[in-house]
This record gives sequence, C-alpha cells and structure tokens, in this order.
Amino acid sequence: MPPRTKRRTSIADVAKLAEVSVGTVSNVLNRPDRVSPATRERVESAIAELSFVRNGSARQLRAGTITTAGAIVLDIANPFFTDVARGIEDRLDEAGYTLMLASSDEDPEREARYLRLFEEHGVQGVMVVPSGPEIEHLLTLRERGLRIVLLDRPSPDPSVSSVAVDDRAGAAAAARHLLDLGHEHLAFLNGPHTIRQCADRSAGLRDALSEAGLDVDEALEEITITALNADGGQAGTEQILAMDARPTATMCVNDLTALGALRTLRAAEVPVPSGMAVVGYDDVTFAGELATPLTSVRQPMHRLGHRAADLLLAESEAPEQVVFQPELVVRESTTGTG
Amino acid sequence: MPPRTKRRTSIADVAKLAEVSVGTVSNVLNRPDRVSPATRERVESAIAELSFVRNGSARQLRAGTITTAGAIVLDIANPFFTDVARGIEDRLDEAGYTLMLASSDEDPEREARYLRLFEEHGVQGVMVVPSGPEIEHLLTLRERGLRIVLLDRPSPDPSVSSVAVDDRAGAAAAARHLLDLGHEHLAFLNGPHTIRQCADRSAGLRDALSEAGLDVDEALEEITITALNADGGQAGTEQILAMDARPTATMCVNDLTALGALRTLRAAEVPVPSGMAVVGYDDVTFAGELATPLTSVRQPMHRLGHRAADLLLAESEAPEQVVFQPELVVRESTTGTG
DNA sequence: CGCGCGCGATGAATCGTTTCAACGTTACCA
DNA sequence: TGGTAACGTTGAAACGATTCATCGCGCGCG
Repeated sequence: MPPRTKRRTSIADVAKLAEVSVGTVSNVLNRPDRVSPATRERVESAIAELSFVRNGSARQLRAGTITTAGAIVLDIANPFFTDVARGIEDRLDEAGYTLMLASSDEDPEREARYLRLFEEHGVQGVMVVPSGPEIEHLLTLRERGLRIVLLDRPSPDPSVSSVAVDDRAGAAAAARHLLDLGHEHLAFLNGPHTIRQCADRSAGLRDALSEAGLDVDEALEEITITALNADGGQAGTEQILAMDARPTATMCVNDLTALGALRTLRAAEVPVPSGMAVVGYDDVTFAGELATPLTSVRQPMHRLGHRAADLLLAESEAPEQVVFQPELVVRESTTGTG
Repeated sequence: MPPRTKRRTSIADVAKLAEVSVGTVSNVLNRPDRVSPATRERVESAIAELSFVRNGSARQLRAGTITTAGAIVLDIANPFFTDVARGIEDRLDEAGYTLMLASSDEDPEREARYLRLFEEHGVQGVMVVPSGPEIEHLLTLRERGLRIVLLDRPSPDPSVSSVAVDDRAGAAAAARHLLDLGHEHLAFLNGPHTIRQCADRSAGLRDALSEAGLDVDEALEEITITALNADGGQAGTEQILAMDARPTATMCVNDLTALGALRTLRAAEVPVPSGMAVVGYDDVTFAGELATPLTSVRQPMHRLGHRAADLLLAESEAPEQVVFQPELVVRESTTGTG
C-alpha cells in the first residue's frame, strides 16, 4: 500500500486562514464557549473552507484520551458473536466510541497479536472472549492501564469484570422442561468438556436430573461429538438411534447440532416429538422457522454485548461480574403433536 | 470513563535502561538489521523488562502511516454482511492491518459520522456499503487521501473501486433453472425496486423469461413485500395461493423469505416442489438443512470482503470494478420428489 | 486619573515516536 | 601510513494537536 501522499490540512492552516493562533482554533474545537462569537465564526468558516478534519493521532498523543475500544471474539461469522458484537457496537455508539473488532479463531497467539495491536492503537480497553483458560496476559494488560472485560465467561479473578450467561441454569431449565413432559431417559449431544460452555451445560443437566431424584448414570446418555454443527448432530443422532434402550428426548449443545438431529430423525422416520423430543441451544433466528419449530434456550446475546461495553465505559473502576439468565423458548419439537 | 492515569513507558525509558539513544531503540524496533547484535539484545531485554509497548499514536503521527482500515456495512447482524466482514478481516490480517467496523443501519447520517471518526483515526481507507444512492461524500473523502472501496454495489463513478455480485445474472440463472424444469408461470416475492438488489434481481428474472420467448407480463407475477424476512414470505405466499391461475414456482428475494414461503406451503399442504417449486437467494448456512433443502443462489460473501480488502491494500491507485458471479445451488425444493 | 479585574487571544512547551544528517570507529587498501 | 568506505550510533527536528502561563485591552470603580 502506497503511503498517503497528500499532507492533511492542519490546525495551523486553519489558524492562518482565519488569522488567529493555533490555540484559538483548538479552543473553537474543544471549548467553543471560551472564544468570542466573532472569531469563532471566522474559524469555523475557515474549517469549512479547508474541509479540515482533525488529526486523531496528534490529538490522542497529546491529550492522552481516546474514544476507541477493542473486542476480540472467537469468530465473528458465528451468529452468537455477531449479535454480541452488535450489542457492543450499539452501546459504544451511544458514547461516541468506535469499535475495533477481531476474531481469534480460538488461537491464543492470534488473540495475543490483536491485543498488542489494540494496545498500540491506544484503545481504552478490550472486551475479549479468551481463547484459553489462562487470563494472565490480560492481567498484565490491565496493569498497563487498559480496561478488561471478559465476554461469555465468568471471570476466575474477582478483580476482572465479566459478562456471561448462566449455562448451567439454561441446561437445567431445558432438562426440567423435558422431565415435566415425562421424559426420564435423555440423550445429550455435547462437545468436549474442555470447552467451558459444554462442561457447564452438562453440569446443569445433571443438576436437574438429580433434583428430580433420578439416577444420573441411568437417565443420561451423554454423547461427545467433535463438530458442534449439523454434521456432528447427525453423527450423534445415528448413535442414539442404534441404542438398545433408546432415550425419548435429545438435548443438543447448540441449534446447528439440533438441526442435524432433526434431519437424521426425519430420515429415519422417527416422529418429533412423539418418537423423540429435541431441544436446541442459542435460539438462533431460524430455530422457529424449521419444519418442526425447535424448542431452544435463548441467550441474551445483544444484551451481553451491550452490558460488556457498559462495564468498559463505566466511571467506576470497581469490577463487576454480570451473569445473565437464559430463557427457555418452548416450541413444537418438544410439545408438538408430530 | 476515567482517563488513563499511568503514564505508558516510552522509548526514552527503554533507551535509558539499555544505555543507548532513542534513535537506536527505534531502529531495533523498525530496522533490526541496522543495529549490532550486542546492542540489539540489550535493547530487547530492556523492552522485555519494562514490558514496553510502543505508542501507536506517536508512531502514526510522525510516520504518517497506519495499519488500520475501516468498514461500514448496513448491519453486522445480517449474515450476509457478517461473512463479508469476515472476508475483510482475513485479508487485512494477512497484511497486519486491523479493522474498525461499524453498522450504518442504512442511515446516511450514521454513515457520515462513522466516516468522520474513521478519518480522524487516520485509517488508510474505508470499505463501505453506501446507505443511499449518493457517493459524493465518499469522493470528497478520497480527495483528502483516503482509499475508498464500495461494497456490494458497483460504482457509478469509474474512478472508484468496487466489489459486487452480479444480481441480475444470479436471478437469471435461477429463473433459467426453473424454466428448464418446465415451469412457465413464476411468482417472484421481491422487495421494492428502490433497493438496488431487488431491482437488479427483477431485471435478471425478466431477462431469462424473454430469452425463453415468454411474454413476461403473462409468465411473471411479481409480488412486492415490505418485510424481506420470513413474515414477508408468508404474506406473499398467501397472496400467491389465493390466485386463480396459480404459478408453479416461486422465487424469493432471499432465504428468509423462502423460509416463510415454505412454512406457508406446508401449512396449506402444498407439496414442494411438485405443487410449488421454491428458490431462495443468498444460500445461508441453514438453507441445506431445512425440512425441504432449499435451492438457492449462493453469493461469494467471504470472497467479496476478501477482495474488497485486497483493493484497499493494493499498491496500485488504479480503480477496479470487480463483479463476482453468483452460483446456483440446486437442492430438493426444486428437484425433489415431494 | 490610576488601578485592578476579567475576558480573549496568544504562542511556546509538550506528548512519544520516526527520520536523517552527522559523527566516531574500525577496517581495508593503496 | 594516510585516506576512505562501511558501519553503528547519536541527537535533534518534525509530526499536529492540546494546554497553560502570559499578555493586552477595555471597563468599572475608587
């Protein structure tokens, strides 16, 4: 990329044209009330004539302050993070801030690189979905004055702010819904427990089963799938269908997985929900639009992002751990007549 | 938000600790080959010890160059733009650039505000999906040295680069597919022609019909829907079902609309495709996962973004108008046995 | 008439980096 | 041995804004 050739017009050019000092131009820009209406107008028309735009780097360098925040999510193409990002953007927008956004693809090195870039650019703070369990690197960032907010992850360190959704409660609510409908033998298509969300959702499910007085080992068939998408759902469902004592309901770690499950059940001519009830997680846009509308656990993604930005912008330095409660959305995949 | 209090450690601190001049530290940072291994190592360990991070504002101020680009899309929560953004990010990442991202919500004022913010931050250029037909404001930006790339919109001005998808060809391909299958009476659930994509897709459809020697007025029922989503699709489809001479195929302006159409057909017990073939547009992730997998026109969204970033980063100042060809993905909603 | 006050405007210092002309060493060759 | 080329390092200027001590001026008051 070639360097920008044209020199940007500076505050000095404006000052010369308006026949005032640079300090006065700066005052017009930042404290218009301190300058007399006559000169102010002269300066303003000079600004307009030169179509002057102030140089944010110089401004930031001297004033130290900046109106940019960074966010690092796992993958912006994932609808969950998309909605979170939109929530962040909306809140920052209210405050006149701009957002620098990046996807880490769960690669800690990529995450670190973006963090450094953001820090160099002088962001006020970063909202980050950590790629790994470690958050040491974030603590050192904070020591250098950046504000840190953990996204979609309760903070292991009470001094760091975080916003998350209670996955354990969400999974428990879904399980209770199935128990209420009379299901006593559940399958759970889940990812590996190294992923926090997967571990938490498993725990929530087990909570609900024990609460109901069931023997968890008997009542729950947890099947670990590697791909948390439709193909993973299909593979897992095929396993379930091959079982001798087939569960009567399947819970899925997310809606894409549920999509694969529904597809497989349809192919096997197992009616939903009478032959097998299905529950998803996330409540993505199309969940309600499927052939069999999907019961799912809705996460307040937009609010998650909004609140994260809120914490970042907060006057107070006091850390805060926000946990949202998810909401079960009941549809025909559990209560229908199919 | 309270100001950052701690003074960041500067290149001078590093220089003092390493007992060299600031110029040398700068050389270690930017042209390590020009400094002797001994001093380089001394400087590097001083950097590590102080955990020094260079101040991007000062760097940018002096060097004039910066590795940030901006992008403004209509709505980052829309899967189409999400994938485009991801393509942009991936390309920028290769070049070590960071992305500032914003959604304009089709509000020209919001767009203008973000453009100004980006310019103040000194971005090298912006990729923008214009909110309105006017691009005057972008031309003035370019005069001030920013690079401009239009997204998802062929440029009306040959001096401005752009990347777009050929909507007319995409719609024509879909129509030809339906004609090949023997359909001679089509419905088109489309948005208002003030939206460029809608107008282009309508034109493409008409192209294909005329080519096939059909009387367009007879063969095409274009129904204007206001909401380009599932509800709009439902309302439109109900209109179609109420027609005396019912078309045998329905083309939809996007996949969400098609989703609504499928839902309505199912409720009316019209088999797809034997009673009514359905085609969508965009080929979003779930299009292939529906009860009746949806034939759709795939847009190369990721490549769109990737290429846009490419143009922005290009050495050459020569403007380029890139038009991608969409690809028809045939599935059971047109060729199935249902 | 003189003094002090307050309002506006001034301009130099400052932020932290990059860049570059200049300088001191060392090495090499005539 | 003297001259020069190459190399590594230095130190100060420059980027463009903000900030603040200072100054000039007009006005009111004693």
